[in-house]
Amino acid sequence: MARPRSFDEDQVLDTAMCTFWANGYESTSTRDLCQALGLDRSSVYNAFTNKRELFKRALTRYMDTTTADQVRILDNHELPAIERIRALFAKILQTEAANRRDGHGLGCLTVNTTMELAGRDPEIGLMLARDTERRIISLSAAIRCGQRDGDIGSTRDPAELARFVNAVIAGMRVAAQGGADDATIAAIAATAMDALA
Amino acid sequence: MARPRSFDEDQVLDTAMCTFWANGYESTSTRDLCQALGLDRSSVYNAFTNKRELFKRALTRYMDTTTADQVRILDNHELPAIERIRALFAKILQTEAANRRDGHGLGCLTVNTTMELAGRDPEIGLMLARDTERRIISLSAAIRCGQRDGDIGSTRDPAELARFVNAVIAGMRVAAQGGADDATIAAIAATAMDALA
DNA sequence: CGAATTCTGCACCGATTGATGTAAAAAGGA
DNA sequence: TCCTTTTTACATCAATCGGTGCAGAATTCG
Repeated sequence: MARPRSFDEDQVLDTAMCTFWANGYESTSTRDLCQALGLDRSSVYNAFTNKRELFKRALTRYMDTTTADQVRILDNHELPAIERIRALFAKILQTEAANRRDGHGLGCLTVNTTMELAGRDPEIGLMLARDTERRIISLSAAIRCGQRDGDIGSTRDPAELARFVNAVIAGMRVAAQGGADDATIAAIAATAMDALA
Repeated sequence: MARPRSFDEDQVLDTAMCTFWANGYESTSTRDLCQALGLDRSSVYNAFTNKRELFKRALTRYMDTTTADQVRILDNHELPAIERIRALFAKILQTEAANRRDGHGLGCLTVNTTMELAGRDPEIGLMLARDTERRIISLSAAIRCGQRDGDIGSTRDPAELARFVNAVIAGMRVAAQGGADDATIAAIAATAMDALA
């Protein structure tokens, strides 16, 4: 009944996500974006309304995939809780190593966006807060599990420990963007595990 | 012999520092800056060459004052090393609490700049790396001290522990910008101390 | 009081920003 | 095949960006 789209929406969102991830929101122009996407601006505006809406879609996609990945690791009851958390750190290390460009990591889109926009854009701030909460819940559950089974010795409140692990992960992202190498970031994770045992 | 300046250079640098701190480098326009400074653009360009040079001066000023503060705490040999690190965390908490605006912290200019520019501006990346190294050295020394005196039980390499503490601090900044309250951030710091004892 | 020199205020520059309008192109339904 | 509908390509918009040029104001030195 009408002319069909020449692009796949999910594929466009993936590319947009990577572009925003690498360059940030403000310093990614819609022209840069369209060049990366191989699309005309009118097509993008027609499909995604405006830059901010497109970013929110890309951010949502990032959180849906990445956080789901992390939650899957944390909810795997076949492993002792402490091993699940170790696996979570390993996952962070692995993606951070894979995304390194000229000695600097890309960090994580949610952390990057928290720094750039959370204080200035309440709606995006809320999206990020919800995503953090989702990860905290999963982390807390795993930690409570580990405390019960004895493989996590710390008697601190599971939610506090979860916030700690989350903060360390953010710190690892910052270190990666500052140019820290794999071994350094791995050592940060290993040391953080000491606080749980 | 010539018309004198109508402003104090250090005072201007302080205001510029705060403006960049609150809004980031890219999204602080030279016009915003000049309004905050109460100066005309030509005066600023005349005194500081261009926006990037002004930012570098402001960043240097921030690092000189803030890092010096932290180093002073860490080098105070009248306290046991573990207490010095506790005092360092307390200092972070205090400034983070003081700088909160509508529920979001300002974080730290060096962390913010690392996220925004370190990967894209090698010279600024180097300035940040040097500042980090300076803090790591002071941290390492204090930690080595604590290991010798027995108040730090962890047998990990002091440099590794220093990087860990540094990463946790960065994580606390991120949490603050994400809207975490004082108690949450304090708990992160307290948990990090567990990894040292 | 001039002369020399620097700083300030204002206008202006080209480039780039996010966003829109318009007309042709591409498909399906009758 | 023609009509309807959506997408596409291209031009263009006002606003803002960092940066500059220039004339006048303000100061010290002679």
